[in-house]
Amino acid sequence: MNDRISPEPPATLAELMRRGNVFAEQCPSREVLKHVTSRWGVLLLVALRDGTQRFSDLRRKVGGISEKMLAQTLQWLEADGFVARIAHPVVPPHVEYSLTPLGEELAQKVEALADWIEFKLPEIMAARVRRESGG
Amino acid sequence: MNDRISPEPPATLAELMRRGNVFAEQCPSREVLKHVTSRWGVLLLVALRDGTQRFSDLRRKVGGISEKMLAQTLQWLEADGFVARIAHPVVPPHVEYSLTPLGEELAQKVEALADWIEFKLPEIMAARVRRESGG
DNA sequence: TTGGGTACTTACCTTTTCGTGCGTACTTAC
DNA sequence: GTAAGTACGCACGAAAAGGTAAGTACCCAA
Repeated sequence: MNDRISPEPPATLAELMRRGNVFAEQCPSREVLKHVTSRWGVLLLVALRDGTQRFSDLRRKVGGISEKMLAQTLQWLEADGFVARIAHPVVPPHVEYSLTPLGEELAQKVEALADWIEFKLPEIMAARVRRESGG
Repeated sequence: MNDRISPEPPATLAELMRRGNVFAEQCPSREVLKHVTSRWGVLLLVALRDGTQRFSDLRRKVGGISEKMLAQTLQWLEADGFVARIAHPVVPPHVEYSLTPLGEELAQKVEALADWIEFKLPEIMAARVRRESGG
């Protein structure tokens, strides 16, 4: 019925990108995905499900994170509208971080993923051992 | 009742790591999480939900991936027991990749996350604009 | 008065990631 | 004969990520 080869991709790329399509290289959803699935992004989102916390609290909770990466990752998540930052203008700085409603939705999905991995870890490691021992 | 400072961490770190605890820096779940949430890992897991596919099929489906990264990421996912690789020893190489049952479970969680981001993208971008325009 | 805690920023340097291009061994199509 | 496709491996270099250390401005405890 139709031409097999059309001069333009179907439904316009721009439209796909506006809707969100992770398979399209230029889609901004790739950027968001990058922040969310970044090394520390996942951990922070899960950590923040425990409620409002301060910078140093998060630093202590998330093992191995540096101050630099904590600050940077929080800024990404804030820019994407997932975390809210409230700075109290007091003398030793006091800043509180929490999830926005949007962030809470997201964090649930992320935690589901992280929990699944933790739960299945023995099974995963077992599969790895089978492979290494040449089974 | 107890000492505030105990010479050993509670319940032993090793035990926490065997069970899986992403917040512990040395836990192997961090490694698995890294593979799964890597730039291309997410995309490949979602792409493989469409069923068994060949190397080149995946390359074409996932926009922007290089052959090197495709091969490497597939190897990670295979080592973790999420994808199965079947090589037919024929003359132009023919290799098929598919999700294992474990991988299918995982891919569902990952797809839920990716879908949510795609679906909420307009909302996310809107939040970003508000911020940039000094709201 | 020295040291530690708060919430960062900046500069510097190392590590990791990733893309590009080339090679392979062979077949099919042109 | 030449080009293209298949499924990679390898080597090189650029780019990005990320750790470390120091600085800030001020307070509190020892």
